Amino acid sequence: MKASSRVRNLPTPSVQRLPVYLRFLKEARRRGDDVVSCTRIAEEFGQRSVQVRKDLAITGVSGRPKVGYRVDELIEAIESFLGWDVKTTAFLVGVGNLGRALLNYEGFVEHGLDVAAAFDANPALFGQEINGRVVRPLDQIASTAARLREEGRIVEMGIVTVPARAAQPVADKLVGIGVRAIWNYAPVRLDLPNDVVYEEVKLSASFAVLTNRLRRRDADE
Amino acid sequence: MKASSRVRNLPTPSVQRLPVYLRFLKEARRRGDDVVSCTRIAEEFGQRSVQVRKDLAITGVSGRPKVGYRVDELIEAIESFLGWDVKTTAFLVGVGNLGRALLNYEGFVEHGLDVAAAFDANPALFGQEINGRVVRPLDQIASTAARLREEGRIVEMGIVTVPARAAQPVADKLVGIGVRAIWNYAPVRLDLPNDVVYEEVKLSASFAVLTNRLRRRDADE
DNA sequence: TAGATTGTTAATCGATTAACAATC
DNA sequence: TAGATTGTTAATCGATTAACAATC
Repeated sequence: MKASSRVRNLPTPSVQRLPVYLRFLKEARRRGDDVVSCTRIAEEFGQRSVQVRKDLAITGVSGRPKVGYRVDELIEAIESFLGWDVKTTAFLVGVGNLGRALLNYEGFVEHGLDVAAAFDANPALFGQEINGRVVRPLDQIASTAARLREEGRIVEMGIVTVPARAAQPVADKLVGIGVRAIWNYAPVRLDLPNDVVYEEVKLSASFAVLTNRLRRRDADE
Repeated sequence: MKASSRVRNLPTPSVQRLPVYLRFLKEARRRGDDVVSCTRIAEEFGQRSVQVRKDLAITGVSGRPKVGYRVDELIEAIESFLGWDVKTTAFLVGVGNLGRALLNYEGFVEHGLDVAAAFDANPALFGQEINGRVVRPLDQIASTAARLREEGRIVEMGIVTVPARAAQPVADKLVGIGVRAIWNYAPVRLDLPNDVVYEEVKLSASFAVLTNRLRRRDADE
């Protein structure tokens, strides 16, 4: 159990369920609840309580038998585990409808996400302001990052909301300014250095599951 | 092996990967390729060829040893398996930025999705046209569905892009007009009858995985 | 105390991968 | 034919669930 380089193997499904619990816990806090049991959480989401307990365990919190978990402690533990308690500065590239939707979504603030600037290739959009952010030309990515760096703000994440064709070159540019994470909404797999963490939002995967089930249900009748 | 009610247990991860292959296969067809091997597909996406073979097998196609799979046959098999070869008529509710993004996304046509109408609660949007669809008041869901039904168009799917609070009542309305599938973008789990298929797009799950990995990487250095 | 709840070990289930025979 | 590739069975891996002891 080395001090630093110990890479625990975290079950991805557990990490993915944490935001759901977090949302519920914040509601509970608003209602004034002090403690909550995993039985209660499980019930809310139609899961087994063991699963909730295992999921929560990865954050390091512990509850008290017979009592449950302290709501505020749990919220803090999940936020810290997910890195949502610290600000993450990001650039968003691609100000189409999807990019615009993300820029306008206020919920990300709760997750520590700070989209510092937005970029696009279309000159018609340059200078346009969206939710407080001015759209800049693509080729100002590096200079804007440099300017922010002088203010002590490091751009750690790139959000890619351009069409499939443009995604790889855009990602390369973002990697060029030193981002350490890419969140990709374009329907292509991006080739990135190993030390850049990568997540892809696969809308068509979700749609595929939905339509496949719908058609199989049809066939069953 | 009963004729109809045989519910095969399909691995969801396999279903989710099919759209990725489909996209690649369509590119291959555009290039004029006649056949493709799963070795080639696996290489493209950094997977094992066995996995690709297993994934393709669920669609029912078979390839030929030494040769590979016929590209057009494979495309047809995947599309049919996913139900993307038939038109699915849908209503979209919630014309915020996200709803707008989906209405403007042309790619869905390739998946057989036909968004027949869009609805919102905000009167300021009524009558506004988005990519050929007029925004209607929420309370016209039932009457619009009835009108379409007279034309022989059955609304089978509801796409929910309203804020979390509004999602459940909207879903209930959609279920009320007889949709058999709900595609939910709101960050809440919807309670639905068992015979309605349900898929949720969990952006925060994806974001959670990304930021958690980013922070753990930081900690490792 | 009795009962509810946590934390953990063992069993089960499902998906991925390895191994290999069949085949064009 | 030899080599590449498919299709399938068996082994492995990882996540979920069951079982139960510990505890407030």
